[in-house]
Amino acid sequence: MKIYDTMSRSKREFIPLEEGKVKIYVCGPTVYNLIHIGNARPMLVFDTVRRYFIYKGYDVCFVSNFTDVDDKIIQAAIAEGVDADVISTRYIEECKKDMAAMNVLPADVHPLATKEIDGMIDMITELIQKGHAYVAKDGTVYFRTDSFAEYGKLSHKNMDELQSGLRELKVSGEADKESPSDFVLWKPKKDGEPYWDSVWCKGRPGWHIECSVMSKKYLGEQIDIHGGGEDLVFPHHENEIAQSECCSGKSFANYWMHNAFLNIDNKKMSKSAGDFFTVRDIAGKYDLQVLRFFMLSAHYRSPINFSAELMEAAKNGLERILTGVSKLKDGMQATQLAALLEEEKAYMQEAKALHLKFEAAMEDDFNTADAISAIFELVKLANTTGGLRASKEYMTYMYKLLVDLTDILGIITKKEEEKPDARIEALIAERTQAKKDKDFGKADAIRERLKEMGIVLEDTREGVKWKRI
RNA sequence: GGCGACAUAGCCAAGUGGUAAGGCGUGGGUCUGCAACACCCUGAUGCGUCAGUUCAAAUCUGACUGUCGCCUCCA
Repeated sequence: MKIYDTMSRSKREFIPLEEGKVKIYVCGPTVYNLIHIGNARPMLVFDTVRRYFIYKGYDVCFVSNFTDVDDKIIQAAIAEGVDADVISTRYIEECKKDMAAMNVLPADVHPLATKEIDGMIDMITELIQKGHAYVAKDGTVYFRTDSFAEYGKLSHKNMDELQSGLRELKVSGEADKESPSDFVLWKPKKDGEPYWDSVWCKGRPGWHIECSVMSKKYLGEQIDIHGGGEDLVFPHHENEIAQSECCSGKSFANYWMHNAFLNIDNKKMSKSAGDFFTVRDIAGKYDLQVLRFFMLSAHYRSPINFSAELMEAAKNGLERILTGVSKLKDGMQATQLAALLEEEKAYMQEAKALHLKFEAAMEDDFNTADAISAIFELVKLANTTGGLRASKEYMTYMYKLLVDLTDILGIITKKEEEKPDARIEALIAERTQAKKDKDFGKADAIRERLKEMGIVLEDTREGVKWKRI
């Protein structure tokens, strides 16, 4: 399996730290509002990465935090006149609902920054002791970037150039910093803000320290994969490396994975531009499986553009897969042929080749777009070779294969059994009778009526089928 | 200014040296009372432009054009 590593800027063969195990840490959202569709991309990407590792038989430990103390949360709390934890608790719950609706597996651990303050104080203390951090007059603790010779190795930044670029910041504030690139580990509280006691001052942690601490606590000093959006490369992940490696003296993460952005009108989504969608907005119009399928239809390192047209295309494409799997399921239950037919052996070979294509795509830095193409080809194969004249063994094989592969992508194809609805069944029976009587006007009227109820009918050889839209 | 990414049919999108996957959409057809589903057919003599390397380039090299991102909170 090859993974593109931001640090080395190349695809590298994946070798776990410990045989058969994978430790993954993904930076989670700051919970000051409902998550937006941009937040959803890393969630879906890394959930799929995780699912593939599980499929491969790895013992995966997946940790993703919620940042629940932050300026934006405090602002939202002030605006609503409530405590910050009211805001963060609320949006963590909402975020979990969205994740569940996108079929994102809950992390093995979802640590909260506010519950890990002791660990942060310990790490900051250690950094100060080792000369990697210092306390300013007002009690702010800064990381001393000059003390870490490798600072900039992830983002490939030249520190001298960075210095000149940051000159303006130096003038505008934080005058106590030794160097403009030094960053905050601990800062004093302001009135009305949540705070914790420390030997430096009453205050709260900087943003970067939490991930170093939580990663260390739940996964150890060294992890296999650290992931997040590409905007986190600098400074967030660069700073995490500085903090963690200065403490442990060991390499922090072996592979740095970063997803590209989800854009609107080919530009980064921004509130000010007015083009801003929450996952909840999309859920009002589509099953979030569609959003998931849409996101995975492009490679995770490519920017992806969001639009209504593309969502429609994704919806239709996903529908084709779902319909195909559904036909297989019906077929394998209805067919009278048990044993595999001679020609089906060849079809199964084709299916196996497509299974290998799927795996090869995923092995190559999680090329989900290519993997999906293998699924479409499997659906086509099933549609052309399945049906009442195919054997139960063949269709069961195809069904299981498609369910397994789509499950790796987190796409649910096993449709839940609809509860029998007497009213709908009665209308369908009435329409069937009308059709028998050649009263097509009445039959169509009933079909139209059901459509208004959100029920779409399909006349098949095995009888009338219906589904909700 | 520094660093980086991308440019493939109407749209989306794989392919990174051997002669263009897949999907959506369009048009035609088969099936069907009609519709839907499904199936068949339909699509780039060409992969931003111009040079170069090579027996061979969408794929490598250079230049150019265009788009976007990071360098500040940001998924």
